[in-house]
Parts: sequence; structure tokens; C-alpha cells
Amino acid sequence: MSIVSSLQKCTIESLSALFNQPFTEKDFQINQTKPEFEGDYTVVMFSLVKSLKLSPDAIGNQLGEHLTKKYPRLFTKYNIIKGFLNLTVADAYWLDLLNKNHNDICYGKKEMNGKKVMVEYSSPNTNKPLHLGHLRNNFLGWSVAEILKANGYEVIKSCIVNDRGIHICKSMIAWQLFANGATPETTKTKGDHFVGEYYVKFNDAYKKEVDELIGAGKTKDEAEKEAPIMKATQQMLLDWENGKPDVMELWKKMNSWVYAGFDVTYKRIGSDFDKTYYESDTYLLGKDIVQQGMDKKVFTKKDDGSIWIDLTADGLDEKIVQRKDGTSVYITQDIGLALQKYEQYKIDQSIYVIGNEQNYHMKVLQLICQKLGMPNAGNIFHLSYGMVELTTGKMKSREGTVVDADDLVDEMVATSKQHTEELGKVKDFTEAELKGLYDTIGLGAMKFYLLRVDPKKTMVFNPEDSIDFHGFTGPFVQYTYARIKSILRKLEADGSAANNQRSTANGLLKLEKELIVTAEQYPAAIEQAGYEHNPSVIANYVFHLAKTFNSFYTEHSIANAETEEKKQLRLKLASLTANIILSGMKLLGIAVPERM
RNA sequence: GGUCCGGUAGCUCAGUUGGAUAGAGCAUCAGCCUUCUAAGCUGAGGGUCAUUGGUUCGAAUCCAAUCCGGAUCACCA
Repeated sequence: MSIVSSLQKCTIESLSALFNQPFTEKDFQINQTKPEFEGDYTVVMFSLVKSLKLSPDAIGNQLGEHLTKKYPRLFTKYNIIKGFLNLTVADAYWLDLLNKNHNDICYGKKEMNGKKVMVEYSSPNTNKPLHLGHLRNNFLGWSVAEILKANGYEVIKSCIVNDRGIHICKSMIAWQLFANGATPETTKTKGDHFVGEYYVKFNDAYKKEVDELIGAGKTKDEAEKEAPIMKATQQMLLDWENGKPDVMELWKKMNSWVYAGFDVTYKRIGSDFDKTYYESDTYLLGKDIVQQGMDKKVFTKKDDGSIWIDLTADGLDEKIVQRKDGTSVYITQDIGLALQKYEQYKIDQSIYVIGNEQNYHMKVLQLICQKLGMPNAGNIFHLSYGMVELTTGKMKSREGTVVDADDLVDEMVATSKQHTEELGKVKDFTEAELKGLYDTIGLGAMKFYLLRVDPKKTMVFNPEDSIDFHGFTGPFVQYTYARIKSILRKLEADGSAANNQRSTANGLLKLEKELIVTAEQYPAAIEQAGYEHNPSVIANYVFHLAKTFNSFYTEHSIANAETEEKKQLRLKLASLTANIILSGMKLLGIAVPERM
């Protein structure tokens, strides 16, 4: 149990004993004591004043007295300032925590709770390479999955690949028209980038045709409809749906190029999936659902044959679920897939990592699933994240300001190489070790940069800040880890590494205490991050821990501690800190190096 | 126009189940490497928490209104 929970429990018991009436944790508040006051945790009692008809100081005195008398192994001292009861937690409590956990790699993680959750993330289009926005999605999804695992859930990571539709046909048409049989191999281009180029070529050609038609006296609408390249694309979509062999073959070929490219990127950034869905397999799934919805009278048919759901009572609009020609729309596919996920995996919760521009869509999806009476429809959770903008504004493909994922990774890794070489601390590393280190640092910097911000907020990507390796960054935390490991290695080598004797020294110094108090909060950080589906909680926590360690490190020597007892205590502190950094960074998908 | 989200230091962000003098990082300035890795540490300056009103012992946090920015409201996906 955390010290905050213990304090809560003790306070309730003390209050009940003192005032002979029941209390709950809502009757008072517990905060960490501000550094300018003496004490570790503070009970705020203003809310008790009214019901007890006593001054805050009077309550505080009685409570403080009772707590320190009744629980002397937990609370040793108290003081009251302006109605705040500041309690000092016994050194014995902190030492006990340290003795128990300093070698525990699983510290902070919860037991399995038997619940199953699916996290769907990444979900790319097969007509363009990944960009900065996708990176935020990928890092978030992976991290949230890890955080949920740490909270005791069984997690299935899934991905739905958007591999069909008019937009895919566009790059296919362009390839037919302009490629002269070129392939990624003949042009030595990464497959996803190669196909992406033809998508761009399509748009250029289309725009040119539209302009020409407008020049010939057509209206914009007419021109857009009549442009030959668009007509060819629409025909191709029909051919695809009818399974025309040459179209299918081209589709498969181009998709295989894209997948080969994606694989490289996914492997590099560490994204992986337990289950991949393809929209070409799932786009017809919703058909049965429509009939069921009709039977249940959730859906209604209009005169023209199209089928709708009326959500106006829920503050939304009417939404179409099937076109008059019987073809299904986007939302219908999603309903079908949602049902399939439940049926295949019996999941308790389904999380969708999707940008906030789809908030409305996801709200509709959730509502329809509920109205259809789907199992666990209430446990659909849209992890909605904000767009990544540039300092100059939004990324726009038309203006060529889209930051490509592969380019960005390359740049970060190159920067980490440059920094590492300048510092010259790992000159004895082999080529392979160096390459691994540059990747670890470069990717660590990038992931930390994108994950340290609350997911739901729009964030600004500043290229200069992102390659800064000082301060609130991944490399800062990695560096702290490498430093600790360096000490542990040295002491290991000269035989004075941590023994397993219990540390009992009283009189924890200020910075020692600060570090252990922070370490004690790690389980709470994991819990909060899980509850909020928010990796930034972990990023902020781990940074705070590293910073606290660095202050401690500069002030107090571990190897040359005043006494052997102090040395052992500090070794345990260092080891616990290292374990938490390793574990916390893992929750963010970030590796930590033994040396850097 | 309806709905939703956001506005905190020059910049990027924490802090919002109401609590003490609103915190970090970057940038600026001043210090600290003969001692465990200076990708570090210490200190200084920098704030009308968008605005106005309300609720109360107490508001960045809750409520209302206003201003500004963004998203969305397709028989696109």
C-alpha cells in the first residue's frame, strides 16, 4: 500500500476514534508537503471544520497527536501551519521500502487482473509513407499498451490497414500511366515512398486536367467529375470490387511494395501488432449488422432505399449506414469490425488510438454499437490525440511541409551520433555497439519528445527543440541511467557492491529522502497513466526521478560515502532508481543504454 | 450557425476530484569539472493563469458570459 493510502486509512481511523463518528477519504485531502515546510505529507482539514465545529488548528493538533501516538512506526513528527497538518514519515518506513524493492525489476507493476483489452493503433493508408503525425499515434499506441499491461491487463495490439478504396486506386492509375514499369527495386526507392510518389503524381495530373477543363469553359464541379484520370480511377474501383484479375494483381503488387516499406519503418520505431486487419477483408462486414439493426428497429429505411439511424435524441444528427445502392459506408465497416473484435477475442475493452478530428465519428460509432446492444459497447474508448503542428503552422502535403517519419528518424539518429562523437565517451565501442547506441539515443529523444505532452492536446513540433538532448528529454533520462550503471559496475568490480543486508541507518539526509519519496510514487504514476491512458504521466514522472537523482548524485558520493552503512543505503537507492528508469522508459517504448 | 477541444513565463509544456508564496525544460545572466560520466549540478531574472462576473474560509482548477485559436457537423475514408 502506498504511503498516501496508508495515511488516508490512518487518518480515517484516528478521526473516527477522536470524534466518535464515521469519516471517509472525501472528508479531507492529502498532499505532498511543500518543500518550504517540514514534513513529507500533509493533511488538509478545512473541510472538517464545519462539521466538527472546531478550528483547523485544534483538529490538526488532536489528529497529529493521535497519529504519531497510534502509528509511531509510520509517523514521527507533525507540525501545523495555517490549518495544514504536516506529517513526517518515519525513516524506518522509507528504509523498509528500499530494502524490499531495490532489486525488484517488477516494482510498481500490478498483478494480472484477468481483463483483456485491445489497443488498435497506427492504422496506415497504403498510398503514402508514414509522417510525424503517425509517429505520435504509433508511440502513443505502443506505450498505452505497455502501460495497461503494467496495470494488470492482457493486451492485444491491433492495426487496421486501409488498403482499399478510391484513394488506393489513384496511385495504381498513376503508376499505370507514368511508371513505365518502374519498381522500388529498379529505382532503389523504399516501397512506401515509391507508391507515395505515384499518389502525388496522380494529384498533379488530376489538377492539370481539371484546370484544362475549366480553361475550356467547364465549371469546377463539372471539371472535377469529367477529368479522364478520375473517371479511370472510378472505373478501377469498380473493377477492383468485381475482382478483375489484372487490377487485383496490380493492387497486390503495389501493396506488397508498401508493406515492405512499412515493415522497415515499424521495425525501426518498434511498433508491432498481435493482429493486423485489412480493410479489404473487413469492408463488407457491416452488411449483416444493417439487417439486424433493421430488425431491432434501430435503423430505418428511407423511400429511396438508403438506411439511416436517427441520433438527434442524443444530440447528434441522422447518420447514413447504407447507401441506396446497397453498398456500405465507412461507419458500417467499423461497426462490423468492432463486433468481430469482440467475437474473436472476447475483449473487455476496446481502445482506438485515433486523431481528434474523428471525435464525432467515434462518438457515433460508440452510440450505434450501444443501440445495437453489442457486448461491451460501453467499453469502447476513443483515445483521441491532438494533431502535431509545426512552428510554422499545420503540415500540408500540398505545400510540401509534411515531416516524413523515415527522414525524421534518420535525422535524430544522425544528431545523436554527432553529440556522442563530440563527447567522446565511448571510443572503445565496436561499430555495432555504436550503431545501437545512436539508435537508442536518437529514437529515445524522438519518442520522449512526442510522448511527454498530454495526448489529447495539439502539440507543436519544433525541430530545434526536438534534437536538444538536454533538460526535459529522453537522453537526459538515459544519461542518468548510464551514470548509475557506471557506478554499479565499478563497485561490482571492486567487490563492494550492494550486499543484501537490511539498511537500518536512521537520519536520512534531505536528498536521500527526496529520492526515496519520489521512488515510492512510481506505482501511483503507473496507475494514473493507466487510468488516464496517458504516457505523459510516466514521462513527467521519470524525468522528475532522474532530476532528483542527479541532485542527490552531485551532492553525495556513493562510492566514498561517510560510512559503509551509508554506502550500502545509497547503492540501494541508486539501484532502485535505475530499475525504475529502465522500467518507466520501457513503458514509453524507450530503451536505455548501459553507457553513453 | 450547432457540437467538441484548447488559451498558464519570450518559446515548449506540467499543474484542473478547489488548498500554503502557480512549477519544469529551453532561451538569457552568474557560478561549479585534481573526487562515482558536466548529455550534469547550483543560483538569478522572467506570470493580469485569455477577459469579466459569480460560488466560498480558499479559485489556474467549479459555474456563467465574452474574446481568440483549432476540430467537426459528407450517400469520403
